[in-house]
Amino acid sequence: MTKEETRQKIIGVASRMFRERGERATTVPDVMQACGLTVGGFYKHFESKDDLFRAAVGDALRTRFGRLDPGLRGEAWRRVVADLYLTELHRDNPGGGCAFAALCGDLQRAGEDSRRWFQAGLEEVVGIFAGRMEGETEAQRRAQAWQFFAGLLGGLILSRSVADAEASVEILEACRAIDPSSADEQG
Amino acid sequence: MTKEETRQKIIGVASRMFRERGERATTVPDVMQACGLTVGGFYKHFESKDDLFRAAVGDALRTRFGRLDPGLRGEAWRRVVADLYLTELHRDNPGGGCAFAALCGDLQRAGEDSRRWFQAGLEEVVGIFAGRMEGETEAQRRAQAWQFFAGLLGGLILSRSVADAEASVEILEACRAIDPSSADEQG
DNA sequence: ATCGAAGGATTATGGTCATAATCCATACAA
DNA sequence: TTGTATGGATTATGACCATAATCCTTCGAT
Repeated sequence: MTKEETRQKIIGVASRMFRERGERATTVPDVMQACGLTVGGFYKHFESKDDLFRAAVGDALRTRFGRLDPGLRGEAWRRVVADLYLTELHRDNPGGGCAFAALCGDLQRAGEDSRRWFQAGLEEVVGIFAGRMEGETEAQRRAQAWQFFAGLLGGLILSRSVADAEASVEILEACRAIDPSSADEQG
Repeated sequence: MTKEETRQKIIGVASRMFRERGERATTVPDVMQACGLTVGGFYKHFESKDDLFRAAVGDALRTRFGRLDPGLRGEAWRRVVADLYLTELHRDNPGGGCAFAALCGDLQRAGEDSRRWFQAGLEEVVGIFAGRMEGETEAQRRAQAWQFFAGLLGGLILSRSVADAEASVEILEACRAIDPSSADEQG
């Protein structure tokens, strides 16, 4: 295994573990052990745990929604994306799912540098989303994209935060119907 | 200071600190020191740190949106609430703001017991929200309430997660226009 | 066959944490 | 005045963490 392969393996394992447990509950020894390695070698690959966090999250932030049928636009596209995002499968697999939803607590509190790094990933997602919207101006399309993404994110987070299975499904179903207000009501 | 007063003081300080720093970054020594007390006495008031977390978050979850003018309903009410919730002031004061938004990471990963406890607070909020909606059936009003709350939550979280001030304001403004789809498109 | 680099392992280090056992000072009861 | 309960302080305890220094082993180059 080359050094680069080892590095990628650490990033992959950490990316999943960070999403499952959160930043502070994920320890360097845990990550390395899950890789079949020991703590000692870690700092040959990363400057610090924070360095690993940035690498792992940056990797996980790139969602694949861009791949959908380019013909889909507006509400039809949103329905497809919402039906992919707000599922029980996604809800129950934070480790393989949306990094924003899984790490929202840590991202909010990350330092300025890290937030700037993560923002690049966010912008990428919103750019893709805006490209599917049908507003007249670019500003309107971006606004719709933010609205839509916020609804998805909030819905998934809420569905993961309740203990009752029925309530959780109620939330998922309710939020799948979210749709940005087509009438733009502000200046 | 009576024992109960001390207990309430600890809860109040912890409630703020949890929201500012998150669960794991808030330590028992820190909380007690901020109260002008020492670690030792802590376990005279709470069984464990987790016990304190439940008490503090349960306290913070009760939002005060119920107090608004009872005449406000539907879109007019939503506009008022969104204008209160999606502000730079709220964004920059997690310690005094919405506990769901601040602790979304920890709530998602909390144990079954804790999540059940928090769910009671969530149900309270959604009940209040649903009471302001204009859907025909109770199920529709609840669905609108979840949608609306998810949009608020996601918007605030996103606005806190980006480093760039302009982007943050863009998100707040975009999400203030969120409105549940009035046409119910699912079964 | 020998050497040297370097990836990874062992082992330290200094700190902090949650929790607990014990101690002290005050205040109220007898 | 003496005794006792208790809220809070001191001080342990055992675990774990991020990081670092040092060591070992493998492997490609000579």
